[in-house]
Amino acid sequence: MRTKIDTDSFGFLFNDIARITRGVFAREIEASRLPVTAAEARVMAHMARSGPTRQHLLAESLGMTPMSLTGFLDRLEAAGLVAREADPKDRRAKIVTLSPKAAGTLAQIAQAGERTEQLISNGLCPEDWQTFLKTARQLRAHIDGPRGAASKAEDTV
Amino acid sequence: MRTKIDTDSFGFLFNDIARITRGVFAREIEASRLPVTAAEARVMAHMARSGPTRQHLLAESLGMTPMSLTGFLDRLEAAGLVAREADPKDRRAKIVTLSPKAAGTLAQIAQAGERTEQLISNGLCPEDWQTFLKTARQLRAHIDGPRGAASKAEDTV
DNA sequence: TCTCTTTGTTAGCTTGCCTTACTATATGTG
DNA sequence: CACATATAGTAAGGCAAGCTAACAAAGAGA
Repeated sequence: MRTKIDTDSFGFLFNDIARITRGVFAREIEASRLPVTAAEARVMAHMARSGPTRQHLLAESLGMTPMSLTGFLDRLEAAGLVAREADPKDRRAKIVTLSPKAAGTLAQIAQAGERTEQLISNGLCPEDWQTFLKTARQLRAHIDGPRGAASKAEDTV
Repeated sequence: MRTKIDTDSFGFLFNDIARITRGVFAREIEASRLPVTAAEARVMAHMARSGPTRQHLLAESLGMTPMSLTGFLDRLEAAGLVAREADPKDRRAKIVTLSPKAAGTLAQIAQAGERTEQLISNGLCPEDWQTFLKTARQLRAHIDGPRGAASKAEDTV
């Protein structure tokens, strides 16, 4: 049996890359004096893509529980970057929107992301990098479904 | 200027993949009733590669602070998977080793890792996947140096 | 009406790190 | 030799990014 532990195995490899990238990104963010974390940036990015959305739908799109999203939104709202508005069609629900102020923050986040990408990728040949990104996109598209949307079929514990 | 926020950008992409993978791996680990977390498994994997090592060298190879490693080792030691031995050459130092019991645990971790890899990669064509892994290895080798010098050649005590 | 579900939240836990002391020991300098 | 300084590990405590469990308010269906 050749299932030996190996720091080059897929799981460790990816976690390492993500962890190191997160660190570089965090430093870029801090250097820009942006009052958001990487995970908060992710929430904002999804909001920018979706437009005004109910919280539970946004949570689903992010692959997190509504409760986890509540925490992120609390902080983003306190920072004046998002707003929770009443849904006229359902008085339980809230519709979250990005504030006008968020546009500038999003642009700065994107710039920090680009600097991070340059720092991380600058040892690889550009073609390899593009291929890499392309496969990564395919991969995420493939694994995002089973957990984010369609996993209702088998949550019978 | 194409610095617009984009959930397909490198940072989000990788974080998503790592996060989802971590979730799948955690479920595999739990299904095997292994008493270790992913980060603890990483510590053990590095120990297996390095052999008996002083704590601060292991911490450096893992890219974490000695204090963070202390916590992991406390739990692994309590679980009987690692031992801290006195270094005869320096009474401040401790040399950490894997216990005999660790071998079986490592093998099970490796199996959980393989199942995870299969679950994650089963939508991609195998060639793409191999190319992807290869680039990932290059990438990590490249970014690991600047911050941790992790792949230092000698860790002989 | 009466029950069942959905929406968001309060409270509290876990994991995986971090910084800031602090002790014990080693090591170099006058 | 004494003393200053550096190093190895640790105790204490914090923070981010999630989680579950329990619940109130509101909708939806019988």
